[in-house]
Parts: sequence; structure tokens; C-alpha cells
Amino acid sequence: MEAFGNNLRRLRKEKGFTQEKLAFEIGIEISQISRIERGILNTSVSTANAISKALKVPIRELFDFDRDRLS
Amino acid sequence: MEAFGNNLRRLRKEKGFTQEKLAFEIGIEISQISRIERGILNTSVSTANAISKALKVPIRELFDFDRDRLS
DNA sequence: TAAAAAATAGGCAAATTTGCCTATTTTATT
DNA sequence: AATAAAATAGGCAAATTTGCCTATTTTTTA
Repeated sequence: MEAFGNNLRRLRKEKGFTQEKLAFEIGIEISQISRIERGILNTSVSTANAISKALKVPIRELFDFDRDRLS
Repeated sequence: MEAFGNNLRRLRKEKGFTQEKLAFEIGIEISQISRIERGILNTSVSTANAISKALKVPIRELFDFDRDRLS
């Protein structure tokens, strides 16, 4: 959950999206993006899918839960 | 959401899991598995991740939301 | 370094998900 | 066809997520 958030933040920045832009594109609240990135909440499969589509990143990259341990 | 459920059902069967076995392995209720497969609810990212690990299928396959349109 | 932009924080009510439960229906096995 | 196994249905309370909101802090830009 925390890893998901870290992946999201990294990928979002790589793609040049602000939280606001991403939130707007997928039609959710910016406060939700913030909470997801910070690992405060465990969002749904459909939001995860929408994020992956909006950022044009493979879903696998968001779910790469082990990546963080490396860095 | 519906597609996620269909993918789950197909993959679960391919791997020879009953709903009960899968539920037990990931520590959730069998009624939840049933509801997820039927597209009644939109489960969380962490449950999706646990399912992918338990079934040993890539997360991408669960999220292959467009697959259904083919069949 | 001042102003603007981006991100964080958190309160609150409504909506949704979850676990626990019992009962019924469908599918597979003998 | 009868029994057993698997899946569906749904009620209910507790827990969690969501949207909407305002305020504050941090980061970036001029």
C-alpha cells in the first residue's frame, strides 16, 4: 500500500503530471491522490486501473511492491 | 470491475483453486471472493496484489480489462 | 526572497467494502 | 438420481474510502 503510493508518485512525476492534473483526468479528488501516494489509504482496483491508463504506464509498474526495498 | 471479476474467475479455475481455498490463502472471506468475481464490488489494491501472489499470476492478467470484449 | 504553484493535513457526512453469518442454488461426483 | 462440493445470495454492523471543503506547509519559479 505504501509501495503502491511510492510507485505512483514516482511514475506520476516521471510523466510530468501534478496531483491536480492526474486527479482531474481520472475524475477523482486531489486529496485522494495525496492520500494514496502517502499510503494512507488502499484505493480500489478501478482507480488503480484509471491511474494506469491516465499515466500510460503498465499496471505492473504500480504494483511493483518490492521495488522500494532496493532504494 | 466486472472484467476484473471475470479474469479472476478464469485464472482461479485455471490454477485449480476453489473460492474457499483462495479466500483462505489470502485471509479474506469467501463471500468477498464471490462478490469480486461477480463484479458486485470493487476490491482494493492490496487484495488484488494478494490474489496475484496467491494464484501466481501476473497482476497485469487480472487487470486485462479489455480481454472480455474478445470473447 | 517574494509570489505562485504544488502538496499535505485533516474534519465530516455519505457511500462503499469488509467480515461474519445463515440459507439457498448450482455444479460435480459417485 | 442421490449425495457432496462449490458457488451464490443477502442481511447486518463495523470499518474504510470517497468527495467536498478549508487551512497550512513545502517546493518551485520569477
